[in-house]
Amino acid sequence: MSVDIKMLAKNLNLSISTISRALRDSYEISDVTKTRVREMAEKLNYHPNPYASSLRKHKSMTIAVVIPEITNNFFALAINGIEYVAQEKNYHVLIYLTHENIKKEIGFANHLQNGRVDGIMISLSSETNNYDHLIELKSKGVPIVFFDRICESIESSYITTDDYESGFAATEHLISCGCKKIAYLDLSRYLSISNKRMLGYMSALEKHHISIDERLVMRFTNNNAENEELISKMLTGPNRPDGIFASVEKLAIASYNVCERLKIKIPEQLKIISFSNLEISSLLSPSLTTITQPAYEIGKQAALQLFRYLEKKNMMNVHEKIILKSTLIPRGSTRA
Amino acid sequence: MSVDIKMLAKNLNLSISTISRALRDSYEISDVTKTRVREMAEKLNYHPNPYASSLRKHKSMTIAVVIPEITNNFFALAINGIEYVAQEKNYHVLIYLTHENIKKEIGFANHLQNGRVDGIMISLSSETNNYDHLIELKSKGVPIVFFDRICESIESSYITTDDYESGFAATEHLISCGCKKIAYLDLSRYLSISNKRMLGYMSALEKHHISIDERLVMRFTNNNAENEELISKMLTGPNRPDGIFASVEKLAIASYNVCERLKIKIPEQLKIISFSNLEISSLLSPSLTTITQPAYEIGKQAALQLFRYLEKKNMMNVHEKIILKSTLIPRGSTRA
DNA sequence: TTTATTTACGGAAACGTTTTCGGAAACGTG
DNA sequence: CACGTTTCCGAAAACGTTTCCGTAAATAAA
Repeated sequence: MSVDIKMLAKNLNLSISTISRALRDSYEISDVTKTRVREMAEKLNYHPNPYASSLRKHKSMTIAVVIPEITNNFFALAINGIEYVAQEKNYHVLIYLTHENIKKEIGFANHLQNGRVDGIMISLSSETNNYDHLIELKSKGVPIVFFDRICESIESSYITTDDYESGFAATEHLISCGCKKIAYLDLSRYLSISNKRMLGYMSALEKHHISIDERLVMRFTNNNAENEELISKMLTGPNRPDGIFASVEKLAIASYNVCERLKIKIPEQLKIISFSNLEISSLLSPSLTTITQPAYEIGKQAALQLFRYLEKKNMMNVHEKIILKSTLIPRGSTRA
Repeated sequence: MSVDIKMLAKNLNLSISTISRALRDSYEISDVTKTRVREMAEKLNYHPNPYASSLRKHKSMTIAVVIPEITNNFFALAINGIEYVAQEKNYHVLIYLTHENIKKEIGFANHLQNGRVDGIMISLSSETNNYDHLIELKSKGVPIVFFDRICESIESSYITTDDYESGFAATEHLISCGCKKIAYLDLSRYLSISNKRMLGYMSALEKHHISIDERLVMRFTNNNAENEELISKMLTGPNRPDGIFASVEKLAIASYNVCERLKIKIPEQLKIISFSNLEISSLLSPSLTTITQPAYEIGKQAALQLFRYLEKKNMMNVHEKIILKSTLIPRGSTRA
């Protein structure tokens, strides 16, 4: 079928091993044969079979990215950063979407024990409250780098942002704009980033002597319609907030939609701040005050750390914990 | 190192071939041994080596998606659709980003001749004006499905949208809103979708007896700053348009940004319509009139067609050409 | 000149599967 | 009972590489 190393050998009257070595630029091969081999390979349009190579070398030249969703600017940007590094290293990147479903995450983790990839980068699903699948994966020797939605109870490298500080800053920003009743909207009660943001939120309230109303700390699902319903109830109910701090972009969008329907004026009646990587936050009506994470850089750093694992096996036990800063960008949705 | 089929065989006092067949549920194996094998595999946490399997079977269980960029809602949604189908079929998906660079596209195409994937789905880069790399790839027997930015001169399946009609409708919509001088903004002079949209644009102008001003048919690059500069020049120059038809979301965003800087009022002074899959078009200020493509469905259909190729080799010569409809959603940016 | 070393290459095993071929035992049929 | 047919399984080749080992010739060291 396809031209293989054996055919090259035959055409050049050389042995298979010589061909292999010549192509890999081995010192054992003379320069003249190297160029002969290379030219013949070029001429016959030879492409080494990656699966044969991977089988023999126990190296797949492939990494996996496991993320909750891709229709989210944060993750799209992160993948961009990851893919940039992967291209540099001549690696291939497999994408797995959990859709915030822990069962899928477990399925992927278990599957990836088989050597298909040399390492994985993962951002946990919002449902993930047990890490056995990842512990087992790691125990199999698969390097794991967590990014953004990290898992602190597993000893491994991660890269995330200053979520507590950002949560604090976001809340304080709302307070400084005059908010007295601030709701915190989140996807998960499990994720460490969620909890850190919430802690920041609570600390800020405490600092400013605002009592915490548990009814204003709300969790949502992956179902947009349901989410808007819930937000709608909150905004029409008895203890309606005057400020919203959304932990995820989509919850801010949902809030905007609800406000439009309910004719609630932002920022006059309700101020909104949100974690977001929407490049058009400034074009929204009103423009959205955001906390923006360095998503591309997170992806890039995560990939670089994964390659640090891959390139030196003695690095397998030296983990890096990187925390980048997010930036708060005040815009119209929190104008006092 | 890892538990392999040989170890299973030893533990069960069976031959390797029996294990292999039992795991693949072959009719040649009795039910009792099948369950014995399965239980032992479970117990030992056996995971078959995919590379050994792929090498032997000449099947990678992997498909490639080659796209220009991922930070674009259209492509993110398309990937979502693709990944959905791939998960159903137990396939793996590799992602390659060309960043609108034909050299990268050629590099990927050449590389993918090596059998790493069973088929590829591609949306051309805006620079791609020569298809030799894809022709060669196809001649190697790699099934190709084009989506959105298709290549009509290669006989293969594709799935795209009614670009001519949409271009016509978009332009006519602007005209019906009172526009007399309409600019057409695009990324590429090569892509078939670009040219169809442009033809639709021109036909609509013609139908309404508006002469075509070549200076208002503009091509942009992947560089946002440069693009805004160009748009800015156009909007301050002598033959400033009163309507913009953007072929790509990012050019509409750029136009919004420029208008904000130049204090040009949308839609009073300038109306804008754009191809876009932004789910928040309605929340922009003003809300953006869009032509929205069924991106998720495009990805899904493309993947389904690819699997039609893969599942029956005699399908390799029956190509499907699917054209889905986009929908024009009038919003604030074209209010008369 | 003899011996050690380097250079340049070939043979063959190995990676972990799948599959072809073959065959023994059990079963069914006349 | 003799024969063909299933049923169930094993041996070994094959997939296309990489690498371990060996070695002849060329070169350097003694």
